[in-house]
Amino acid sequence: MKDFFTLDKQLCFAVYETAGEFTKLYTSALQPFGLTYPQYLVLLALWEKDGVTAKELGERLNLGTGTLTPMISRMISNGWLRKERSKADERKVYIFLEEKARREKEVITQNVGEAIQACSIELEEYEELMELLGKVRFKLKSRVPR
Amino acid sequence: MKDFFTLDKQLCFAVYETAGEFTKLYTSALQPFGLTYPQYLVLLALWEKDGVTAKELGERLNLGTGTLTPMISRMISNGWLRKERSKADERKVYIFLEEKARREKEVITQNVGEAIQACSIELEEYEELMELLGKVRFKLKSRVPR
DNA sequence: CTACTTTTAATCGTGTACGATTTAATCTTA
DNA sequence: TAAGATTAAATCGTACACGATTAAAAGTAG
Repeated sequence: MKDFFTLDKQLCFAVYETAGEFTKLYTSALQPFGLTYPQYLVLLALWEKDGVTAKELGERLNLGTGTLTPMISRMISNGWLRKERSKADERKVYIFLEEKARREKEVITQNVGEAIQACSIELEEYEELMELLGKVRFKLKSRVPR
Repeated sequence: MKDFFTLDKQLCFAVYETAGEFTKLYTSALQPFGLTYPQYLVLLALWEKDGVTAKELGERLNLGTGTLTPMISRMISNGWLRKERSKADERKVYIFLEEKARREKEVITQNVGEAIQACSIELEEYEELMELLGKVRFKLKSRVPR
């Protein structure tokens, strides 16, 4: 790779910038609901499977407690979530969706869906990109840290 | 798209997580130098073209002054950069690489390069992904905000 | 049953991100 | 040239992100 160090050719930068663009897209679609992009990812995860521990949620979102704990607090303050300490094992905290989060699921996802469709990303592109990202992600994840 | 809302099929999530994995990779490669990933991107930009205004740097990195100003301060404290207010137009601040940054360019880029090669991402994958990301990024950028 | 280890969240410190506001310098135009 | 607009950085407030530490609860081995 000749000019590997040319900024605009850097894969890292491309991924970085694309992630930023996605954040902007989602931010504007989610703004009417007072949700941030990471908060939306939390809702996505819980809409799929509600009532999971903070740990499990963190694993599914690739987030540590240092990120998740304060974020969950904010989402509780805003009426999206509810926390419940396990009676059987008091170390565990289960996270549940509040009514508001179930009620607004349709509107939120529809709004986000429209925002994405407005970008007219082809299904083919979508799937190809998903596959490539999956491959690269797998390689990045399974690398042996020195 | 049937189960568009299934978490693991979400493109946004894939981009998000891949960006995170890249960050981790770069973080470990850059740690010996006391550099963060975004700081490395600043160096990449300046190695390509030194002595630019904060504004231009921000445009090239897609970062606002709210992010860049404190980051530049830290990099100045750590001896990577130098700041110089323009004499012709005192609003402008030019950012320059310090000796340290020029001297260590080789070692840093080599270390990062090795870390990436350790992931054995094929050149073909690399280029395909770059192209797809470019396309999607273009679409995301050129969407009309409502 | 007690000392030790492990597990789970919470907390802390540092470093991005970003929109909004502020401040100072420059430009524009009447 | 003086008032108003524009521009460039800096600053502020909020919200991630992550490694490290802490604290409490649960498991485990002698």
